[in-house]
Amino acid sequence: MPELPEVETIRLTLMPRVAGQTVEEVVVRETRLRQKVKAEFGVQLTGRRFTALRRAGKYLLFDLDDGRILLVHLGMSGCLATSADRTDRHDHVVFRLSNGVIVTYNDPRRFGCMKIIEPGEGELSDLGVDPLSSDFTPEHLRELCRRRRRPIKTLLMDQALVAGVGNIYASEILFRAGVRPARGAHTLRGREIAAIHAATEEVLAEAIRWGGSSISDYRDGNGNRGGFQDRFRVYQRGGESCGRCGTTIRARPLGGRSSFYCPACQK
DNA sequence: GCACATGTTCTCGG
DNA sequence: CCCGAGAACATGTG
Repeated sequence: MPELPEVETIRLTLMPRVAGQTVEEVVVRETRLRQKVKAEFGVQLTGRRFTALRRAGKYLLFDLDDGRILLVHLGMSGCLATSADRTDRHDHVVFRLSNGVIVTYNDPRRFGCMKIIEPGEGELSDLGVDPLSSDFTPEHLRELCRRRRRPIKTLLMDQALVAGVGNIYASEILFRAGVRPARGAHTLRGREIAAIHAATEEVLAEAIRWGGSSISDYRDGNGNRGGFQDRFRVYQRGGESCGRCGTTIRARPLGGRSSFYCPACQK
């Protein structure tokens, strides 16, 4: 479910209910996530206060009052939400906070992970530029494209280069920019890179305004669906006609993932 | 049964 | 070193 807009939407909807709250109880019902949840996980968190909720790429960062960070990655099917009363078999971790709010981590495929890190430690230092940050400039993107022969779509999805873009938004961004997914990054002209840069900011911002994309079971921090899935221009629309020019949208695999583009609108 | 799924990480090989 | 292909992870949907 989660690319940058979904993670950001969860952050925005969860923030008012968790910021400043103390963790009163943690129940770990399933430790077998992508990385095993450590036995002392609950003990380390209990009694700690969440001072802030931030995002880096596709990671959620709960800042703790002892300086450490609760790091959450939602993998492919993870949800983090204030929960209803009923429990699901895929509710793996449950937090009870000092304001009475219950936050549940649910993840059927268990590709996500949840761990406590020291500041500056671990996977966060391997992340590329966050496309919502001021460091993401056309010049930065041009530098990333220099001498890289790989397709621009896989470059955009490489978390070590640009942190937060996944398979849905890479296709949507490149449609808006008018660039084919398979174009070699080093072949892009300055105006094309500028268009991709602008489209990245625009598509991600618009998707956040719509509350993310719910193509199967993504929900925000309050359990509500997103709305951007109804505004896809190419993603999952292979065989349909392009809304801009009428040409049939193509679907073809790239880097092991399905990609979608309009052969007329995108060069 | 088969294909496919919003992600990451590994191996193997060119 | 760069990069692609393919597999693996676990579960669900069509």
